[in-house]
Amino acid sequence: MKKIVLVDGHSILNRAFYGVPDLTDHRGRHTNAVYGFLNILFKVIDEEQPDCMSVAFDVKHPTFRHEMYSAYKGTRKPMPAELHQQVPLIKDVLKAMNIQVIECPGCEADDIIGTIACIAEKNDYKVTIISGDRDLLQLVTENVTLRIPKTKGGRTVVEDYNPDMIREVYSLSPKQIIDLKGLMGDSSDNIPGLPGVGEKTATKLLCEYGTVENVIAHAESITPNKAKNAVLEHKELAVLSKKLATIKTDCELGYSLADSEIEDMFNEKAYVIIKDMEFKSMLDRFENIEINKEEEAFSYNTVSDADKIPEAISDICRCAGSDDNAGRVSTALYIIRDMKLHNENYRYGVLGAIIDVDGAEPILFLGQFEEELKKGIISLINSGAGIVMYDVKEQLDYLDILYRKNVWDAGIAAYLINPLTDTYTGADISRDFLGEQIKEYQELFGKSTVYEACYENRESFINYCMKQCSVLKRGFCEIKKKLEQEDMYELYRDIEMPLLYILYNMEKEGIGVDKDALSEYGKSLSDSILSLEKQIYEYAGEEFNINSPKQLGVILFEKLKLPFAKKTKTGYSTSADILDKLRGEDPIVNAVLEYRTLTKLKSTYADGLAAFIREDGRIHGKFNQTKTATGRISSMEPNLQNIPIRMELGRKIRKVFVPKAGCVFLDADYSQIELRVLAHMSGDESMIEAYNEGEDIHAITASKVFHVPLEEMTPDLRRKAKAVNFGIIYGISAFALSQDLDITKKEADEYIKKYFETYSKIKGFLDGLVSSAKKLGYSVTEFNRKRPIPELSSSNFVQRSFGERVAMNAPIQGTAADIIKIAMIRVERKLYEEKLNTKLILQVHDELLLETPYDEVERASEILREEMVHAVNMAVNMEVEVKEGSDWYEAK
DNA sequence: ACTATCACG
DNA sequence: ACGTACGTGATAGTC
Repeated sequence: MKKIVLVDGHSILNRAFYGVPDLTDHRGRHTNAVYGFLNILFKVIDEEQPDCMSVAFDVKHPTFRHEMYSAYKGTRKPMPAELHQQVPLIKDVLKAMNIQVIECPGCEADDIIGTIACIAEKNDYKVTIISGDRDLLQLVTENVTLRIPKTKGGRTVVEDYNPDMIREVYSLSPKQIIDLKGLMGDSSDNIPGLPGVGEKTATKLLCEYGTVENVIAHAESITPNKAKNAVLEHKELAVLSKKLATIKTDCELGYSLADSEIEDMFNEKAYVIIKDMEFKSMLDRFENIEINKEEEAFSYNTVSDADKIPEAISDICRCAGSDDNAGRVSTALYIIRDMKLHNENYRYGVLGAIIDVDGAEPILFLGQFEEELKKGIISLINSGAGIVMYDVKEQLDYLDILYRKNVWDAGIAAYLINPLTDTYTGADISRDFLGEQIKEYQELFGKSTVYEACYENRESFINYCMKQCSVLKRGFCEIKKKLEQEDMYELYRDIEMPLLYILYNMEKEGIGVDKDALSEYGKSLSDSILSLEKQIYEYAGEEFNINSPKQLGVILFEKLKLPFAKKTKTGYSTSADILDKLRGEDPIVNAVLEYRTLTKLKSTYADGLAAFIREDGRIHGKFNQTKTATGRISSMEPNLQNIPIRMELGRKIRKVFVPKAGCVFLDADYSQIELRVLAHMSGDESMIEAYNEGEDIHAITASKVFHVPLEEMTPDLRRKAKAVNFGIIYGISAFALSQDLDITKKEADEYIKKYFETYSKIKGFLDGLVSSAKKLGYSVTEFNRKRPIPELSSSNFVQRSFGERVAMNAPIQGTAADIIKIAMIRVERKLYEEKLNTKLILQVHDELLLETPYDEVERASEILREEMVHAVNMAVNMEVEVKEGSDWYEAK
């Protein structure tokens, strides 16, 4: 028996839209509904293996099924713009896959499906209807099944309806579903039904009398009276409703089953469209096509003998230095490296390299000649040729070069174009900038090390490397063009590229840690934790895992019946701000909070940091330059940007960070860099004046906002003004401010209003940021760093509000990030020029930590202050506080 | 792999 | 009316 699948297009698209989180491709197109739709479609195809398939769409959407009854306004909401945009997309995909898309003016999708189902059944087909809701239940027969896909906990499960199933759920036959709607109505479809008659009554009536007509005929004998009267008074309504609820099975479609036949769904055209929407996981279905693409043959020359390297390199240099290539980034350098080998101390783990210069065949260097190859690469770099690489920072240990202005990093360039993604691999660059889908390393070689891939799977490994190198060269050319178009090239060239070398030096330098002091600190924490644990068990009357929010919630809110239980989606919230409000209720609350503090310090800091101390007694964390959406640097393994400071007990851990012998720490801190940036960018005279007037901006703000003389300022008013100042930077909302200050929303509103009156240009400035971001689709810093904000075009209130806050915050946070990056470059340059041995070792967003020999302290302090203060020229002066100390605690 | 929590700017 | 602060990373528990 042949099979046909009929899909209710809008219904599935709608379901997919609300079931899949917002997705956008690199062009900012929303694609989540298409993604969800295709997932459902593929699942069905896999399960059913149909011979035929058609997708029906309403011509107009949203359709109010029966507009003539305007008295019964539908509850169906109009389609959000992000969904509307996706309707043509899905149709394009379906058409490309040779799946029939049917639309018929004057026919609803339901009617089309009803008609085709009827035709198919008559021709002995097994019919499966896919829809998101139960409107189509009435079409079900022994040979027609309705399947409703639902997303439960992220997975798609399908509910199947056959006649037995319907009888079980509704106690009615499929045809009687029409009668059911006739009696009870359907608000989402504008079917009135009988007033006062719901599912229960309607079902009861139909079980007894079978059809609407028969119910009316026996109206007099209906019990109870309420139902009887409804039938008697509104029988026309019931007849009409039934008529409205009936799906047509006789539309004039001019349809024949041959139109629906499936053929060659996974073809190249569909592949291109799906690839373009970046649905990576779906491309596996297009294996045949991808294999064709992968078979691209590269021509190249191989050097496998160390003696041949110098000659090959000088050929490359000559070519790179030709007139055609002068002043261009003409050369791609792909270093083939196994970091695992490197970490196991097998020198650098460099297996070879590919050098591809415009105007010559690429050369593959492959062999055990790390040092000779390195010499060759260095001489290429020294020739001044424009060279692009991946992950320059990770190669500096091997290359051992200082900042070179002719060396470029492709990943960092790609990050500047779109800072929202987390990786910038060759495959990412290929997809985003060349429109070619290529395979990731892992897809080709799985968990194999680079060494294994190279020696066990040579042919395809070399092909992979050639591809990477080709993408590197061609992709960078595109990215560079884009950076220039976007006026971001200076940011890239003058800030990000020099910075990379500084970050490398910081990683290499590391920071000294007093191991014994750290373990002593951990030990004293353990003692306190143990006694707190005992206390908590005693208060609770039983032992349980205090670290489990689930178990803790049960103890606090069920066993001890503490008030204000707030639910999260998984259970009770036990977060600090909730527990803080319960401090007075039971001594266990304080103990738990204390326990949390101590275990955090122990596990993340005492034990956590100890695991990162290397043989040189120092921690060498990593700094990521392509991670944050705003342009900040991030710190990992370990995170050295979140070492405790706010609470004294935690702050003490900074005593274990110590300079090496003969050195001290110099710590330099920008004072309120973000607020100063705000003052500058907004040009608000009042705020600029406030900064030039005195030291304490929060007190001055409080004085101006609350009309209290500075001399009479109270700590509480100052605290409030400070919270508003912060709120402004985060993209203020009265609700959040009220939460933070524990005041009513109305009061918070009042504060904000007064704030905007005091600093009159701020409001206009923030509104301008939002409207400009809405227009452009991204926000911009003073140094032209951009952040796309797709959420701004969302019709979802929560999403859009988030986008608006981001539009206010990103330029401020981002400009501050730009400034400290510039400061880092200036400080390093000066230290280098003056041949000092002072080292920059940490950056914490508005703070720099340096390790300075005793005899350089004075000069280094001057340089720090000077270069940081003058990193940029703004309407308000930058203030920098420099402190000296024999550990990080003392220096802060 | 995901969630809750909490450390920092 | 809607439900919220912006940006990170590490740990422990849970599924």
